[in-house]
Amino acid sequence: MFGALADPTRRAVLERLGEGEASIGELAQPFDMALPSLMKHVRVLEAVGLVESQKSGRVRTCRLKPAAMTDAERWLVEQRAVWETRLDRLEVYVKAIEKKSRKRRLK
Amino acid sequence: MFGALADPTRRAVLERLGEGEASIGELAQPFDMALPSLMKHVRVLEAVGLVESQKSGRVRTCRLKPAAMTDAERWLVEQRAVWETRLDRLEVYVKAIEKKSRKRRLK
DNA sequence: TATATAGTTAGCCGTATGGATAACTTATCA
DNA sequence: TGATAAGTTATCCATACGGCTAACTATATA
Repeated sequence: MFGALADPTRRAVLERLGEGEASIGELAQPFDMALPSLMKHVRVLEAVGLVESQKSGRVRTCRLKPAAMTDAERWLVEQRAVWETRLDRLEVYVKAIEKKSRKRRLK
Repeated sequence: MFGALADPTRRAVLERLGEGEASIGELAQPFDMALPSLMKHVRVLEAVGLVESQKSGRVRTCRLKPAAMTDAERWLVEQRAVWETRLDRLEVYVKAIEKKSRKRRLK
């Protein structure tokens, strides 16, 4: 999932799809990229569940997929929680120290 | 940044550091990995600002770095906002359709 | 029916990535 | 002062990745 998000082209594709559905060709055009190359990216995005697509006639339409991205987000949020807890504890600790030194100074 | 998070070893390192500071050796041990290999990972994490480290004596101590990860998180959150806006609009649209068809059925 | 269009498959190619080992540099400690 | 320990640097290796072209399939369209 993070791997899928690691590529700038793929992130741009996601941003583009945020504005609405698009065909493979439409997605490829702004990058001036060959269709097969872009197809690979779409496949990656589909593999991790960020995008879905369906073919009608000869054009494949891609769209963002609901409920995706949550795994990555959950990890980040959880991780940041731990993070901040630690930082909070550190802050408490630092403030305790400061308090002591202030008291000392007041003597 | 996403690239840094894309590797499972690095995510594990971050999780480990969530529990407190650690030396390179301590980080390497659970993965049964050679020191140089793990060092590379730490470097990557430092490069994107997720980790900082300092050497005292012959041991380098690594810790999580405050305020990191925010870029990645911001992108995800923003992106998901767009996402959900679109889904909301879609929902409204779908409900409108349903309403119509219900009316039709009632006739 | 012939031609153009949109994707798709297959395969090539250079670079990046994740791992290892070997050899070197500092600390620490007996 | 030796010997051991913790990193570090340099180098190597296999595989993964992101791009391409060429050739093929299937659908529109003139």
